[in-house]
Amino acid sequence: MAKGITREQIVTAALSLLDDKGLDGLTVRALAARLEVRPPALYWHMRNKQELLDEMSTAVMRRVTTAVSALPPADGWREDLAAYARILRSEFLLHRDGARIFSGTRIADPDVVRMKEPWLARWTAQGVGLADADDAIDLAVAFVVGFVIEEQEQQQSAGTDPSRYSIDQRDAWLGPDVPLVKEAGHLRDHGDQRFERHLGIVLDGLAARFDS
Amino acid sequence: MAKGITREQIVTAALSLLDDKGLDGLTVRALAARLEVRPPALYWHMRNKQELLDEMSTAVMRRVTTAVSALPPADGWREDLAAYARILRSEFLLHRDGARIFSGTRIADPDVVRMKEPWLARWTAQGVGLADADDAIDLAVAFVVGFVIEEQEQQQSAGTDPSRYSIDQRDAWLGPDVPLVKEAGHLRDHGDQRFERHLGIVLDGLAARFDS
DNA sequence: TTGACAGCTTAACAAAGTTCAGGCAGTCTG
DNA sequence: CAGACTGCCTGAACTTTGTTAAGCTGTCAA
Repeated sequence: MAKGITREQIVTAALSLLDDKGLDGLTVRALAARLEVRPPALYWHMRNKQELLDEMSTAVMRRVTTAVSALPPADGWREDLAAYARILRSEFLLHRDGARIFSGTRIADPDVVRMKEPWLARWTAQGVGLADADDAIDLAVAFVVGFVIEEQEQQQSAGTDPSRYSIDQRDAWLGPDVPLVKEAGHLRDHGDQRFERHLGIVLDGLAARFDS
Repeated sequence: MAKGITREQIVTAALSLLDDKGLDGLTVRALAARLEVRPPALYWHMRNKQELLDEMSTAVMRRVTTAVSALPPADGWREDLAAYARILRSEFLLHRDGARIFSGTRIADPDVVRMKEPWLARWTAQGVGLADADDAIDLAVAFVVGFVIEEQEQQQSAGTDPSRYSIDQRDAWLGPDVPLVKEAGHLRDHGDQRFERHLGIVLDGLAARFDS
């Protein structure tokens, strides 16, 4: 035998299990089986399942932090913030229901918040007020969270019930007398293109505020 | 005895139980007890607990729809959309973890989507493109969802662990060498004021797109 | 060698969602 | 008016969950 299980291995296995089986399938027993260990063994490493979930969130957010730190300083706040939003979205998308699960959970790692420092320094040097800069980050996070929650919900519905998001079925489900709602549904796009457009709108709003 | 329990009563009781005991306390047994009925009785009215949760979401969203429909037509798209965002937020805030629980769940009621029709009609008449108008609604929803998830998470943390969101404790937790992060934390506001400001930024971004 | 500790196992419990057979009221049918 | 039927609920039980208690096993220091 090697030397036993580490906390890190547990979290990694838990994230992988989440992707395979979904949140309902993420059970202590299944996780233990995947690690070739009996369930109570996990309780030597962590107090309860909630702590595991928090640790998973922290792991994901730490990946975001790492990716952001590895980024070369951009030309201005706008590119910095856009890069952050893209990274956040792509890390959420890596895991099933990522946005719903990992948003708004307690962040156990101060480094995830400390990461903001260089940005605040750069942006204020570029003439952005400190409160505005902090606002901008939070607003971007809120937007990404909301966007990806919706995005992943549709992905999942499309998987379990393809008819729900077929255009014809949707039109029938909507019923009569709502031609604009239907037409808008036909015009709707998805994925990166949609994200970039919406992100651009948010950034435009911030720019309007910063430049005044 | 009257004539038994209705689906509507179950959903109402479930929402009330959620507020009292939280999502973990929302158990089939506790719900049955509150309705003075034995647990299996509920399974005559609904297939499983997931269906109950979906129904709760639909009920909340239906309240939003009703409130929105009761609104007098505003001067322009901006006021319409702002009113919608405010209603959505306030309905989420009515229930513990409302934003997290009720966002991104399958909407079982077409009326909730059909509600968009009069807006799309008014806004396109005001010169906004149909695709842009639909984008605007979705973007506003995404923003509100993300904003309120964060808002409610902080409310809850403040309840269970007041030290977590006291300024001094937070500064200590952050550690040294991040003066701007700390200062930004001190400047941060909460509640309606913060919401209105962030909402304004989003609407400004949309306005920039619409007017071009 | 002995003791202590880290890290795991076996066994078990309580609470959760859910199922199933049946019972008790009314209401409908002949 | 009798009997079948149906709507709504109960009693009991099963399965799966998170979690705990107690004890085994190897490693390493003194």
